[in-house]
Amino acid sequence: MAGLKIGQLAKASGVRTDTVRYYEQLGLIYPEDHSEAGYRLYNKDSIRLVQFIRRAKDLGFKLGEVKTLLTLKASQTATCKDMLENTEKKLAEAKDTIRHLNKIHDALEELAKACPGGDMPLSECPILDYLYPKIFKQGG
Amino acid sequence: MAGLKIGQLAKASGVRTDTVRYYEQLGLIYPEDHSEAGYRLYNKDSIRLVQFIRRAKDLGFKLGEVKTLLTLKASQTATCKDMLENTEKKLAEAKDTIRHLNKIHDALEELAKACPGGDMPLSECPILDYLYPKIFKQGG
DNA sequence: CTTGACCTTGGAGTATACTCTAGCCTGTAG
DNA sequence: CTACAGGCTAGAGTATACTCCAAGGTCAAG
Repeated sequence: MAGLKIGQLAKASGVRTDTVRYYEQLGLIYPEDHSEAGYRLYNKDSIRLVQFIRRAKDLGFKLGEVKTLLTLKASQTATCKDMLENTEKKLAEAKDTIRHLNKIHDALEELAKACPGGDMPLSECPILDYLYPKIFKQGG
Repeated sequence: MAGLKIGQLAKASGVRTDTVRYYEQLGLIYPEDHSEAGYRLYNKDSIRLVQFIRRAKDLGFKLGEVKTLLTLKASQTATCKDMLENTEKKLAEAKDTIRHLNKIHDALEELAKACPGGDMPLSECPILDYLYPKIFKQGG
């Protein structure tokens, strides 16, 4: 059952061998067995496991968080509640980041709209004026 | 005119002294002068300059890109067009990232909605099933 | 027996933006 | 004179997720 060498696992799950070893280093995945020569040997479930990691990562989970998810998965006592909490936390993070990015987006858009472009000198550029506002001295 | 020591500049512009030195290392800002003891001495424009860097960074520009903006600012020939192009490029990036994050958000939300939570066992968890789909063998 | 693909380990490099450390010097207040 | 705050340099550490490298062992084909 433990017939996949690391290169085969990597190919089958769409990552590099280095990445699999890196995941092992982080404690995310281990070979089921080792050959006499010391080669890592994986079973077919390992493919799904690597894909688990990939999918979670694509959902925005960091590898450290993926480890938590894998621990849940392996746990006998974990429930949907645990999984849901992790998901909702990540969802809240996504919302926050989107909010933040939307502000940046709007600010950039406003600046871009305000800027005439063309060969107008930078002294007249509203973008530059935002970044480096003119100072109005009194008197002088 | 060059009367600010690095600590004063840092305090006035809301960053740490380390950060100012780091910006110098990247070629973003230099002291106007040095004291006999080798202390960096800045003028008041340096405060605006650090704030320029901060604002640009807050708009999502990387420090390397901020350097480009500073080069434009210092250029005699740069025009609004140059500034606008940099801004629009960053705006496009923001749009892309938001699109990407929205997909993640929607996927997480869908999973969260589908999950009953509570003490349902993980074998019934749609989130886990998404990450680690069940395999349906034929026959057997 | 040689070639070449694939495997091993440990460690360094990449990118970003700091942040901290060590060891030493300067400047000011008491 | 002595603290003590603050400045200097060079370099290492932090976080994240790889990616690459060197030096060497393994295995199947020809």
